[in-house]
Amino acid sequence: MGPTADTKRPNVATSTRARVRAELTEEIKQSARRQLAEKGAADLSLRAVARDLGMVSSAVYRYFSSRDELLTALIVDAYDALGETAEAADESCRRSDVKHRFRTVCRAAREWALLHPHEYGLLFGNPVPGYAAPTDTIEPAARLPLVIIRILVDAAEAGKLEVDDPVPVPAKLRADADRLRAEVAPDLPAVVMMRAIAAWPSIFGAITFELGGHFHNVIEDKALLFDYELERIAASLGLT
Amino acid sequence: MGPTADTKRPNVATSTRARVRAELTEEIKQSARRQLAEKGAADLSLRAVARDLGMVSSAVYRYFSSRDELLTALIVDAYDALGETAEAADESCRRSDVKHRFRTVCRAAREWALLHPHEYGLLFGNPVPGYAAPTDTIEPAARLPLVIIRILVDAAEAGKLEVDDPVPVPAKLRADADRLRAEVAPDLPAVVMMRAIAAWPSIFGAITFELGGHFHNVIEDKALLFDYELERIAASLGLT
DNA sequence: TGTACATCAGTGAACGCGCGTTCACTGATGTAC
DNA sequence: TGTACATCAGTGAACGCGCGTTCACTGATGTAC
Repeated sequence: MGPTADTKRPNVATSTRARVRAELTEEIKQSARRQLAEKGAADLSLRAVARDLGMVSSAVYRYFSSRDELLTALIVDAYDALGETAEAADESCRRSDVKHRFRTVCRAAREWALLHPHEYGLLFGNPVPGYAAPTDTIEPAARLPLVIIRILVDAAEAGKLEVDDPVPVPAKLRADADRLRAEVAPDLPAVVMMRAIAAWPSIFGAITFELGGHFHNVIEDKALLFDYELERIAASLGLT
Repeated sequence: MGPTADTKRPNVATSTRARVRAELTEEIKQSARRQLAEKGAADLSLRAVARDLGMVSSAVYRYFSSRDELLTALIVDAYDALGETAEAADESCRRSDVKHRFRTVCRAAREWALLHPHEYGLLFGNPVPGYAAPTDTIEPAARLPLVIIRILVDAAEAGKLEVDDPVPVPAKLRADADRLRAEVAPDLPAVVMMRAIAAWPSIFGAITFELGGHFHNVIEDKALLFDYELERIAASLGLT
């Protein structure tokens, strides 16, 4: 497909195999995701995945050296999918309309969770017994929070962020918030960073509660409740 | 132990067996709880419980007719334990100090969760695959929320509740809130009921996030963060 | 372009394991007269 | 108080199942000369 094809021939050859490998790796993860959707993380089984793909169970070990490795890949993918959803939602908004961006991003996160409840559960539900998350998950896990922080940064720059706050921040907490701020959003006022950290679990609590059915027979229109909660959270963040 | 002993003799006899039965039922649940603490709900096994108690696995079926029935019993117990903890915490406070009561109750809930993470996960984490919660859980599940609502009622009566609120409540939500209010706290202003419903997931989100380790390497002093979140939630509830 | 060798993908059988649940049974504990 | 019967608790073996992981192997695909 170009003048460099000649020198790439060995690579092309390698990547034929590599491409097939990548495709099958993807198929395995897809099948695992399907299984996840039906039975939950604890019941995810390599043998069932292999069966689903018409291969022998030991063949899966060419692609993932253990069940935990497959689980980790699913977690990373799920964080990435959620992060990408949030990023896309944010990019669909007018940059200056910060409150709308906040709403849109959070709603997108909720919708992703409703579409993929077991993947969401993998990320934010109970830790899977016997499974310890490796450090590879840190970066993809940060994508969604970073979107929200970017919104707050833009809001702060545009003067659309209430900075006064009656709730005092203990020095020890402020130090942690500052450390995070330095890495991620040095321009954000410290109080706002702290508020964001505090609001974070609220957003997920709202989603988790809905998925867990805790408002079953209490609130009929869950989407409406979520929006209401969002308004309150936005207010607590000082977004105007 | 009294003049009625005579007429009760048959009951006493019955209840000898019944008492032994109750004790063993309790031992089974305790062992199951121990197992829960080590391996999580999905790995809870009747056989392991039986082994732990030195009985044969089929014997457990005299006490619980299936694994799900045992799980349900554990869930009910966990809700009750959490509810009782919250009630006790509330009762330890001066009734008029509503904000302190709110703090104390929420902290007690957090502490219970830290002491019994897997039982907490049973209640507020991922739904256990293949398990459907029966209606027996509704009443015990309501204990903790009722404590908080009682605090709000007392606060409203004492004029310690900010009632103004810039966030509008959609009519459809208000209707749901009113229905719940009628059952549970007819004296509470509708807006406050609505706020309480919205704050509810925030409280559990804060606990769940901590248990899930999501602030690992971000916030050092989790208890301090929790308190800070509580202050914000109290403020959003209008508790002064 | 053609051959010799190395790498990789997938097979099939096996290992040892634990699970929930059922069933026919033996004894022990309680009940009725 | 003493006996005959019914209820209950716990046993032990068995059912059929699925799991993760290992291993020696056959072919196919790629690499180097």
